[in-house]
Amino acid sequence: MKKNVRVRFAPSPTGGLHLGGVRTVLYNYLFARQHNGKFILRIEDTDQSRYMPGAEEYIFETLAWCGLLPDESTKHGGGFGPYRQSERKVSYKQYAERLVTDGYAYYAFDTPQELEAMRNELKSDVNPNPQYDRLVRKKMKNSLTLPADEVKAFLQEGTPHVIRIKMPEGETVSFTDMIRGEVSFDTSLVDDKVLLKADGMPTYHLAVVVDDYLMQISHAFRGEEWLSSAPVHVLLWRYLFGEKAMPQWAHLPLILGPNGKLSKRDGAKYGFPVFAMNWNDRKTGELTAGFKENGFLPVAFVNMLAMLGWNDGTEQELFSMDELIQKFSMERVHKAGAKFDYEKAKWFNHEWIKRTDDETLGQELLKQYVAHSQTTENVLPEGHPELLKKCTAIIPLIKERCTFLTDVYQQASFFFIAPKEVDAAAVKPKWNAEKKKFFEELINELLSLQHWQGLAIENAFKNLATNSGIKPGELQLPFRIMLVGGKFGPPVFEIAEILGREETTLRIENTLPQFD
RNA sequence: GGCCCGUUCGUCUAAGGGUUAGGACACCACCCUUUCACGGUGGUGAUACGAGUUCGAAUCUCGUACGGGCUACCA
Repeated sequence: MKKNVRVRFAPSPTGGLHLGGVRTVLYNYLFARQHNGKFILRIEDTDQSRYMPGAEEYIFETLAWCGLLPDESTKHGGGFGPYRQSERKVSYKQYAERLVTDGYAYYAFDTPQELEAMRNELKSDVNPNPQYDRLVRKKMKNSLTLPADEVKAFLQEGTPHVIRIKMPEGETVSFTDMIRGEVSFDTSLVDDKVLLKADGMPTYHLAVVVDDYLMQISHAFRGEEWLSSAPVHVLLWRYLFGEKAMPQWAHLPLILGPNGKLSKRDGAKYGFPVFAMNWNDRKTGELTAGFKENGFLPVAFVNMLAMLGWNDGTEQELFSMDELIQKFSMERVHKAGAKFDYEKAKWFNHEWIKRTDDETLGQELLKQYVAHSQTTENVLPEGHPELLKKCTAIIPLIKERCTFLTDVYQQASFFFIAPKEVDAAAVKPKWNAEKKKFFEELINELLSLQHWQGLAIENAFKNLATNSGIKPGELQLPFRIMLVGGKFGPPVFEIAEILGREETTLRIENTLPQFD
């Protein structure tokens, strides 16, 4: 038996690649890496009602951004393909037929109308969701109730039918979940799930078991919402391949929104992303925001996600992917669902931005500057070593003020463009002729300054202030407002250093009249 | 309704019978800084409830409550 860890999700990001889905992928990935195993991606694309154009590409883009690309998939190949469920159709039917022959499943010929009629009839306050179970099946049109020749005739005529599992009565099915330990179910209380649909396609229940077997999956992780259908899967394993060959299951706790399971709606409603990357629904034109486009670093996103339901037992909270691979353990994954907190997610990103090197952030700043600038066209980082150097020099001054990657230009814009409006109101009340004179003299002082360097500028500034009989502190705010336009930003003399002698004196000159 | 899973500060969590129940986010205060942040120090704040086992329970057992999931020819 090969030691593989497998992952599966729907091609629709709606169902598959929200926060919880990516975390499932992440835990799969970490577990596979730790055990030197294979991380397999099987695409579920059978449900027409949910199939989304572009979803498969989106899945790979997202996983690439997160650094979670699989070892085997539709894109990466592998020995157990095809990896698209719709391309595996033939084999499912054969297994379903075998179950019927062996007496573990049966044909059901009930029409959708008949099913609905049954449900309406049985529906009551004590039974709001009637199921097709061991009691109900006795009254329905299937190969257990119909005479054999009638069944044969139906099949020969090609009457639409499904194959349902025949749930045994009074048995206890149990299995050991990697996270929850022993979980057991009374088969009398489980319904006869459809295994093969009328169109010949398998349901998830059949497909997952058959594929896990054929792809030699040893560990299967999925969300907790699948726990209640686990008895069906265990039974199918028992009937088809033997329980011994069954993969080890791990049902991961859910990621919760403000109320219940986190949904796409929650994101729009409460103003935070729920997808890793922007998802553009080509059918509805709806755009669902992603962490990437909101200015998250992949390392921060992955770190945040990993900590939603797992910790290493110490007080460490910041983990790189390599550290996660090293320290992750299934035993320490929580049983209870975790409510997503965007504030904490922002904190992770802030921490990782502070840990990102200046060169990388400098590139990012340059990119954003180019994007924001209307005057510069065709400016590329490679073509402007001077500009890149400036950007990289700015980063140490601003990086700890950025929560999002998208903040860098916003925090640094005044280095590139003189403020259009200055907060003169903050200066005027305390403005006087002496101060004005100070700044006029400051211009000359700065022009003749020998070393254009933060500390030297500061000394010149303070000496001049003292000589003018004004406290240096009272002059710093006006100076700041002249340079950046408002009461914000890094230390003012360091700003002046990067701005350069010419630009600094120019800004003083230009704003001085506005304070009168 | 039935079945399954769960329950420690507002949130994420540590403590696998003996701790003043620890940390992080958020919040508040103070310090640093004559800007705004960062940072530093401190503070508010939790074992859902009830029984039982035990010298001793957040931790083990049972019950109750609450929360979540599932209950489709969706995944």
